[in-house]
Amino acid sequence: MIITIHDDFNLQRIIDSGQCFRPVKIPDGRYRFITGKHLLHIQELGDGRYEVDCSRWNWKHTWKPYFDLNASYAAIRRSIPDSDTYLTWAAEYSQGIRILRQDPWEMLITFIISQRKSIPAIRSAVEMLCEKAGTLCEEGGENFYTFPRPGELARLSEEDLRECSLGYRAPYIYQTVKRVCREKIHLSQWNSLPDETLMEKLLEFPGVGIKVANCTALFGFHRISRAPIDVWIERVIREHYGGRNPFVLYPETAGIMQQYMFYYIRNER
DNA sequence: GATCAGGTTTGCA
DNA sequence: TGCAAACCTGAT
Repeated sequence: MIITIHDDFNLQRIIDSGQCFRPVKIPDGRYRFITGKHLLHIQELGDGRYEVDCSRWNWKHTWKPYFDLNASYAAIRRSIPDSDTYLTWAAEYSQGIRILRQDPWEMLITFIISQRKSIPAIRSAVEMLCEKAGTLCEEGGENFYTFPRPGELARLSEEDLRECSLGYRAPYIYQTVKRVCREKIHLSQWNSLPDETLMEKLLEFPGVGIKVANCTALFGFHRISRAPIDVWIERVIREHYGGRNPFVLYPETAGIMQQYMFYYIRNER
């Protein structure tokens, strides 16, 4: 099926923007995304046209929301004042990045894993976890593993987790999984909480500090006002904003501005 | 072999 | 309240 997208949309930049770790570009030039039990191949054809291998229904109800295609990122870019020269450059350079609407549980576990790991190491660990505990699915003749639900992860011992190269994060994951199962926590039910309450609850999990909680809120709960500050953004603030937090200017869209800066500082030159 | 990678926790001023 | 040091592991 052919679909048309008129707004900012760049698949390579989306998968390189550090918000997701399972999507890949496959050798034939298509991009492969996984969400829940769904698999999608998508290929750019030019002029905003894309070939996707899903039904019209699935596009409308699964993938269009996943890519956040009901929002205008072009309008968000245009809202940046010329006076913010660094962000203006960053957003221009990063045009096409969108904040995917990913699963909260997957984001929580993934960003606990992410601490002090390189992006390739995160990808590898997450994939091992999926193969070890996820469900084997098939769609369009291709097999893939889902990201394991809490009940599936609960079958793993701490030693099983360590075998996924999780190192000292293994007990964090182990305890988080145990708590979610014991207290029957459904993260998707936290969708209605205000940002501050959501943050407080995320911070209660072991191995979750401010940075991981913000990433989970931004990428798993689509709280686009949350801007995670990592070593790269710290560098931006230090070197380009004289140590002053630049996100106070963008209370509604700080998370998106953060993505532009993050992608820019990591890829320029 | 040392250092670093999208941090968090712990312990001690 | 603030600041190091320690922590698994793979890559450079």
